[in-house]
Amino acid sequence: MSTATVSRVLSDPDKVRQKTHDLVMEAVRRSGYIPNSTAQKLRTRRTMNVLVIAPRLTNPVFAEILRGVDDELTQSGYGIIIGNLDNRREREARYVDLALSRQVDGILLLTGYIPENGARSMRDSGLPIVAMCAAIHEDGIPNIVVQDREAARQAVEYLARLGHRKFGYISGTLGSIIEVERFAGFQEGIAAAGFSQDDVVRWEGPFVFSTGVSAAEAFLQMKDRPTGIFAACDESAIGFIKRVRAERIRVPQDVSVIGFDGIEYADYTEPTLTTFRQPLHELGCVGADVLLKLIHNAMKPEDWSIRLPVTLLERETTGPVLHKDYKSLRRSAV
Amino acid sequence: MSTATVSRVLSDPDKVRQKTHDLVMEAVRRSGYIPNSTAQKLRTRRTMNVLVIAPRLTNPVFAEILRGVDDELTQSGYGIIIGNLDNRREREARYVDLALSRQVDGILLLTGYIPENGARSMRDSGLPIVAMCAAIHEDGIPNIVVQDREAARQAVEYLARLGHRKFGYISGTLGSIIEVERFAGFQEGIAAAGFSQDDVVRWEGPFVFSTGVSAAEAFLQMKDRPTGIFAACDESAIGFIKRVRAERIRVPQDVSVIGFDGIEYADYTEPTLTTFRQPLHELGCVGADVLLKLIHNAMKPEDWSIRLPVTLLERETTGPVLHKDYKSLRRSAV
DNA sequence: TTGAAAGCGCTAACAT
DNA sequence: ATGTTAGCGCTTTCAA
Repeated sequence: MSTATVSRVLSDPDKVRQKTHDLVMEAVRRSGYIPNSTAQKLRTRRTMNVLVIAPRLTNPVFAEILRGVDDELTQSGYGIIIGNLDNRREREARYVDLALSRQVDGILLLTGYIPENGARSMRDSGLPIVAMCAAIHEDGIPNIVVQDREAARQAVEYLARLGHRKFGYISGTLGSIIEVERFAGFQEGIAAAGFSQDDVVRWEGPFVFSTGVSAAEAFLQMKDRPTGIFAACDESAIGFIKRVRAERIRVPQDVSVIGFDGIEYADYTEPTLTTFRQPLHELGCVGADVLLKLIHNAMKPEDWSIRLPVTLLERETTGPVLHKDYKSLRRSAV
Repeated sequence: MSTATVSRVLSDPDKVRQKTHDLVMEAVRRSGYIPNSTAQKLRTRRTMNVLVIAPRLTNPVFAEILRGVDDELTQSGYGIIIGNLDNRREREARYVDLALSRQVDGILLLTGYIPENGARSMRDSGLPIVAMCAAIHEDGIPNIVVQDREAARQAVEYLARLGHRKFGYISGTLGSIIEVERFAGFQEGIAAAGFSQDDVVRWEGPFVFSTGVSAAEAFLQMKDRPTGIFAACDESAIGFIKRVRAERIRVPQDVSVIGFDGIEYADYTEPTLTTFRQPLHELGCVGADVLLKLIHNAMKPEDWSIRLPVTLLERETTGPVLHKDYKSLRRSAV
């Protein structure tokens, strides 16, 4: 019995006689033989691993996307090598090298940009790349994202319909494509509802709780405060609400807040957070699926870029404006 | 110039002449050569990868530990292959095979048990294993855990000192070693403070928000309710508080709650959660460090098992008991 | 249907 | 200090 026959039995059982097959399988079972995957990788030039680069792991948004990715990849026998940047760009270098040294068959990027190491970029690896969550506008890179812009626009519409006339925007990480999209949508909404830049306040900071806290502190200093706030992520919305309520500002009576993401916490805040739910698990599945197709050259052009819808969850942090001058007159939501 | 020389320049520069070194490096730079890591792995029999098995990724506790692991491993040039069980034990099999086929040099287990695939266990791989977060009592497996039992015991003491006389315990995942330890500590505390099983109520469920919600619903049905609650994790503490407050139960005036973990979100609840902060990042670093030592046979016996301390964060969900009969008489905390 | 043999790209022992 | 050579364990022609 040659090693070649064993190999055939294990990889393509139809190529051998039934009897040989049984003999080999019995021996395999008894000896507990498991092929050395490194040797397989070297020989076949496929690693059966995918690299996933995430800006941060402690953000539940990424964790949830990763679940989807994992479900899809595991099903196809692929493994995940996780590249956690932990919000530090200097960590990219290591993963660029990892791609360049062909330790993976494909790359999923949650970053919104292509990681680089000095002069070399992940693109130089020639490996298939799919951008998820945050778009990368380059040839040959499919984007699997949600309708950030549309949702942000819808947030303003929703607040305007509730009677709000002055708006606040709590940003995400500056320069991030997601932030850019959401702010653009917010501005479109402002314009569409007939408001101007005078009716808008913007507070900046990364996608974390404390950004909402700082925004709240700036908010509290204002004399003529906005009453409708859109936060580019749930965490900063939660930070904002927590901070203003500590100063006896009522939500939503004094200020309405809409978040973005639909993380699980957002359903356990007081009041529960009105927000847009992203289909995070699906995002992960679809992204992984597209990458696998790319790896197997089975990509249909119409699948290239996908924009998944988000859902507005109307909960307790938004409500009609109570005008100060006529406190008794509560405008009904149109 | 032979391939062997190039190999030496790249792996052990001191073994070649300075001039040769420079020549090779120049050529490497110009050609953009990067060694094929799979071939290196096959030849050296080291994969430079570590497998981390986590019960679930969306739990911020695991995400935080993973950060520590990542920091430590990255520094030593090791990569992480993530094995997310997503709370489904049938997913273990794949990772057992991965270990058996030697795709990694070592294994970090956050599970509290050794994953199995039918008759075969990860131990059969012969790879070094370190248990983190949840202990595994087997020869040759170092445990890096926190003082679960001591903390739970301390929680009861703390509540008793505040005047509480009837206690509630919200469990974690049944059968989990962490849950067992925390409940044991809780019971020790009850006994040490001179209380009996009649003074204790226990509600069961996994380590998730909704366990706290169900516990709250059972709590609300009771006539003689406990006033001091210890939850085996922050998420269920938060779920509990959210649910009882919806029924106008005041925290901490009517019921005090202590959590466990110290997740970031626990600082953004209303009121902010009293809880034990686990040194999660450190747990990850230490666990990874011990594993690396095991891999390099550099383990000193005294480092084998480590129990890190937790810190009680006294925040707003705990307070002195207000006895119903003498509502005006507020006992001071001793 | 099976076996023999080449070779994936690298490193390490040995030879020079 | 460098080159030659023999594998690491597998898969895949090619030949039988």
